[in-house]
Amino acid sequence: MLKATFRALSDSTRREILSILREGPKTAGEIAAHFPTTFATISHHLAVLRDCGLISDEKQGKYILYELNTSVLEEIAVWLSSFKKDSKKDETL
Amino acid sequence: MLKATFRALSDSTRREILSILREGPKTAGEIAAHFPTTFATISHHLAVLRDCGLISDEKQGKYILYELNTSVLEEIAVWLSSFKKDSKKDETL
DNA sequence: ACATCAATTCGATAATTGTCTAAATAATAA
DNA sequence: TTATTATTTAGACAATTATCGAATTGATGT
Repeated sequence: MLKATFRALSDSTRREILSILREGPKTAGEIAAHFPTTFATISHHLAVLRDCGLISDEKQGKYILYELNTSVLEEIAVWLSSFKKDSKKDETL
Repeated sequence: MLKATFRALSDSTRREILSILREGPKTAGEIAAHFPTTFATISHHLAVLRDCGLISDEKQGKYILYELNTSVLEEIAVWLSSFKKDSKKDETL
């Protein structure tokens, strides 16, 4: 869903989370340690990112590992490409 | 600003407005005619798109012509490209 | 069983947003 | 001038959101 994805990406904390996850999977705690906000707030952001498929989570014992999922970013790229000068493709809302 | 741009793109009406403007510049009225909402609402959406640079407006007598500005979409594309598999840093290719 | 740690969920609050109607601005026409 | 047309702006409302502290779940270790 483009709506939810763009909405998710509009928050700088969430974009930074995605940036952190480019290095590889990380636990919620490792991610939260990068920010001055509370764990509860980061947990909320992770849920937003997960709900639109930008990240996936996997339980590993005591921890939850979050991993970047680039396929949703690919969808955004496809949408963007329809605005390229010579692209008279149909509208993908 | 990525924040404002993603925020603007998270609304389907605004994405549709951009899609309409791919055909070329249109007046606010022509744009509004595509939607069931009021002119005031579309005017608000146009202001949001203008404020983040996704469209530009030009007064033509009685009318205001709105035009798509793809350079901001390019910025999004650049941001996305930093998430490509082999792009560990921000390379603008 | 109990305590501890990792993470989420709950409840509340302040800020933002999309939409409306109604009023205002600005340009043209009669 | 007055009227009409195009568009924005103002004011209000309900819905959504980001954030917090506190309570809760779930896994591990003593």
